[in-house]
This record gives sequence, C-alpha cells and structure tokens, in this order.
Amino acid sequence: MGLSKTAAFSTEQNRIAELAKALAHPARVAIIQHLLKTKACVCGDLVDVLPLSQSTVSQHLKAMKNVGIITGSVEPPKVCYCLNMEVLREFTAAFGEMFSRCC
Amino acid sequence: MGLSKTAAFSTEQNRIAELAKALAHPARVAIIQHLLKTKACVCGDLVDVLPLSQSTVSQHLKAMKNVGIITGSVEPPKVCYCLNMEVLREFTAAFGEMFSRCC
DNA sequence: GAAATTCATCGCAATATTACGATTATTAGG
DNA sequence: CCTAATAATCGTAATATTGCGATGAATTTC
Repeated sequence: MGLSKTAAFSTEQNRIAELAKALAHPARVAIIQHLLKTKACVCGDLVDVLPLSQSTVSQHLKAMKNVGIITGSVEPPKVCYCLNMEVLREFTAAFGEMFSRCC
Repeated sequence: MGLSKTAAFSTEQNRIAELAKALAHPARVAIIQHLLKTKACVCGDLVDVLPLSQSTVSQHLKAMKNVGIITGSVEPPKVCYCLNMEVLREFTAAFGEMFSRCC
C-alpha cells in the first residue's frame, strides 16, 4: 500500500532507520560534512555550498532537525545550524554496537 | 522535479548516502540484526521473522544486495543470504572517519 | 514427467521524497 | 513605515519507495 509499516517494528529498529535516513541523501551528507568542517555554526551559506535551491535546502534541514541530528537557533535574521553531538554519539553508538561483534 | 540530483554530488557523498539508505528502513535494520544473530547464512526464514510478505522481503534483499551490504548465494531451491563484512567495514569506516573528530 | 518448494519478478496502488518557484513571516536598518 | 535580507512554508510536479498478490523460473522429490 505504500506506507512504511513502522508500527510492525520495534522502537529501536525504527529509531536506527530514522537516523540512517537522516544521512540517506547526498545533500544531507554534504550538509553534515560542511557543519563538521566549519565547526562553528553555519547558516544560509549552506545554500551557497549546495547545488540546490533555498527551499530545498530548508526542507533537508527541517528533516534533519526533526530527527535531531542538527539544531537550529535563530539569530535574526539568520538561523544558525549546528550538529547535535548528543545524537551523533547516539548514531555511532547504535551502529558501533550493532557491528562490534563482526568487524 | 522529484529526482535525486545525485550527479551534483561527489562519488563519496553518494556512496555514503547509499550505504545509509541500505539501513534507512526498519525492515532492513531487522534483516541486518537477524543476519548478525544467526551468524551463519540465513535464507527465507527471514520471511517468517519479518511482518512482511515474501515479495516485499525479496525486494528489500535485492536493494541491500545492490548496495553490497549483503550477498546471496544459491543453494537450490534456497538462497542463502550473508552479511558482506567488507561493506560493513566500509560502512563503519566511512561514518567513523566522518565523526572521529567531534565525538 | 508431475507436484511441491523456494524465491524472483511483474503489475498495480498508495504514499513518501525530492525539487523548485512563489509566497509569507520575521526582523534589521534606514 | 518602507525596504532589504533571511529563512520557513505552500503549492505543485515528478519520481521513488513500500507493499502486496499473482505469476514465473529453477530445482528437488516423488
């Protein structure tokens, strides 16, 4: 029917999938990489860096913010985006734990 | 227009996104977890374990096989699926490297 | 050769994602 | 108050994903 049967899976499985989805697009990867590089918060120069329109970038940022992997703080008239280290640790922990036994 | 502008991003960014996409669905996570648990190869009992139809499971397996994160070897009339440790290492390396500096 | 088993693939429907331009807040500065 | 700057949201269109039942291919067993 086209809808992801999230209800049929565990909370953990859904969370892991959600975290993975936050990086499951090259633009999202590029955003993360840029935020890592510029260390300090960055705002709409993401639009300059990415080969996408302002509205599209804004949508990606919203999606990533919903998952929690980035945060956005208003600094009128700009918005400053940062990586959420808490969630990055959650990410590495989840996958690290998952694959620790085998490789 | 709805198409992922993959051409506008680097090969590395696309590969990372691809790897993430392989885990960006709870069913895929469940498949990985089950393959980790049963260590040895598993076949169609994935269908018994997952709350999805045979055809849907087959599709997920195909997608994951395309990314390379699992392999399937024919053992008539069954097909035996295994994790590809090579690609799992690629996965952990990619994200480990990415986040090594910050957390 | 006729079932039975196992899995891939096809065809379809529903929903999600990606992308953009245009519009709408919000706020700073004149 | 008017304008410029910034970013979110809306509306729309195209494409991708998810899911299932039905069908098809390969192979074993009887």
